[in-house]
Amino acid sequence: MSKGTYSFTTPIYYVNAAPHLGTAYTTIAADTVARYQRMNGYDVAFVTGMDEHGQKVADTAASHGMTPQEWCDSMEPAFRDTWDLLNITYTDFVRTSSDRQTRTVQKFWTDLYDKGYLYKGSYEGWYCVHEETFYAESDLEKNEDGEFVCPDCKRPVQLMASGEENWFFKLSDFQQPLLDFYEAHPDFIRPESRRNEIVTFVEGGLKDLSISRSTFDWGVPLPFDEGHVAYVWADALLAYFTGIGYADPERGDEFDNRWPMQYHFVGKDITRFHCVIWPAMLLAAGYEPAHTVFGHGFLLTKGEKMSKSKGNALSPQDMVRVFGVDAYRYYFMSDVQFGHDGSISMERMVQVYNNELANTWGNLVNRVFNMTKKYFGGKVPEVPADAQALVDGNPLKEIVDDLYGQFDACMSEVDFTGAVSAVQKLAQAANLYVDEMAPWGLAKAAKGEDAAAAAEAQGKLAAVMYNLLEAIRVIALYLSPLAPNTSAEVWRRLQLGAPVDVSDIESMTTWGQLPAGNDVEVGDPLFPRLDVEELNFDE
RNA sequence: GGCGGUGUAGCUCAGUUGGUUAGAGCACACGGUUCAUACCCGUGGCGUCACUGGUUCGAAUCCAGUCACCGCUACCA
Repeated sequence: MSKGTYSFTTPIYYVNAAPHLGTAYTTIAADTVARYQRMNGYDVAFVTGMDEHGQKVADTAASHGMTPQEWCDSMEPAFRDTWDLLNITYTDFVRTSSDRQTRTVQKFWTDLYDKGYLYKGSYEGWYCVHEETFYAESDLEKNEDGEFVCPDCKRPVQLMASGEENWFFKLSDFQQPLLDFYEAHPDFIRPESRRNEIVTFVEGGLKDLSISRSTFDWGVPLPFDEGHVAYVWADALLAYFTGIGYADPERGDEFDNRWPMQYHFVGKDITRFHCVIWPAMLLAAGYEPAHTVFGHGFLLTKGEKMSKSKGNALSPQDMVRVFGVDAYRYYFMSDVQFGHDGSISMERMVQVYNNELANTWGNLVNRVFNMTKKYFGGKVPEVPADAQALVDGNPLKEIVDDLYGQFDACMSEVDFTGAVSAVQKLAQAANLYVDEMAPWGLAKAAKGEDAAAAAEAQGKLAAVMYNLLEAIRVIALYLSPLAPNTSAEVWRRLQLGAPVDVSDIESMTTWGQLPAGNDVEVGDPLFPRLDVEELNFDE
């Protein structure tokens, strides 16, 4: 039974660059949410896609001797294959050159046109005759006389119109409505620091926004003026609508069930488009904006050589090759506080990998599965009645009893670091539990001369091993959104079903559900230890 | 230039409305254990809390100033 819908988006990525660590970061975060909220019982929509229009794309296509459409078609696999490699479970991939996106854009802007929010005008800007370029006022410099001068050639600039007639959206009408909206919805912009920047920006006044272009035709034609195509942002933002079935007769009332969405995940560089232009468009059209625009931080490499040759950042493919998909996902989600800039390094990544994945988690599985094989012939032990108290009351169960509440609270706030940390505490406690209970000692005692004492030790051993296996079952489930492959492998080795099929993680993680008698397969270490000196990014 | 933020152990960062010996993880050193991927468990050192001057019985925490770094300051995205 579904708890309802849970819908969110990554940006619709600009097609001119193949996915890099930054776009992969956003997308992995979104996928972590998607996987968790599915297990948490929600009906998830996860929209991503490609932003294909604009002069720059048309130029790039031409330089490759292709039509824009051909060029974009050729780029689609670069995105889809990367997302497949990273186990991304998006529910819709919206291409802005698609017919359905055209339908969305045309319907939306025609609606605003009919409502009187658009007018025809020309863009005024500061123009440098020498450089033949328009500049934003903020980019200009002033000379001794207080005149604005070109930042490049230092000659005076003049205020003039571009000559191109565009359609303008009355963004300026929405200054106060936006400020009121921010006030009434404190969670709309997160994290807090981004919110302050946006509020300050809007308080400074808004200019109307040109939403059409007439000097090229690679875009969505505006129905009320066929010579104009939609400006890229007036197009791309609406892909979020397309992705959940806006104006799509084949998708019934899906849109009504999904809008407003929970999240737009974006890099902090494009928060303003999502926090100012987009909600203004929505307010004009009569829609409530999404619940939260989350502007995450950037990944900083701090001068470290992240490159094969010189200066080229590593690709997601490189990371997968060296660390594996799960460790790659896990590292970026756990070690970088979502919303802050994060400094990443290969040394640090190897440390996290070895400490948290290989030593704590992987080794726990390995040692417990090995003991299960050694002491119980590789089967989940049946706990005798007189040892059941050790199962009903043990330190691991106490942690698990509280874990859903903690984990869910973190995940709903997209605090991946906090969520992982809560699970890691259970894994650490399980390692400690092994030490304190010393199953090897119990196994020895179970073979003692005194039959009664031996039987008691044997029962205790069964309870201890059961608790450890059960903790592993639970940990694997909670880690599944971050490290889907290894979690699935752990469940397989426990002869359990697939974590992705779980739709009620809260009830599935209540203590004691691991069936006695299940086969336990030791298998190879989940995360073989790495040596930073031996990493090879050069294929 | 304007607005905002940051500056805390070797590294990455927490530090609530100012209050007893400033915390975590990693790294490092030492000890224990042996089921395990030289793993796990335990113990320990480490800091003029950027600088200067104030307020206060008392400040990393408040105020002023200084220095350093960063973000935002609209139509390439």
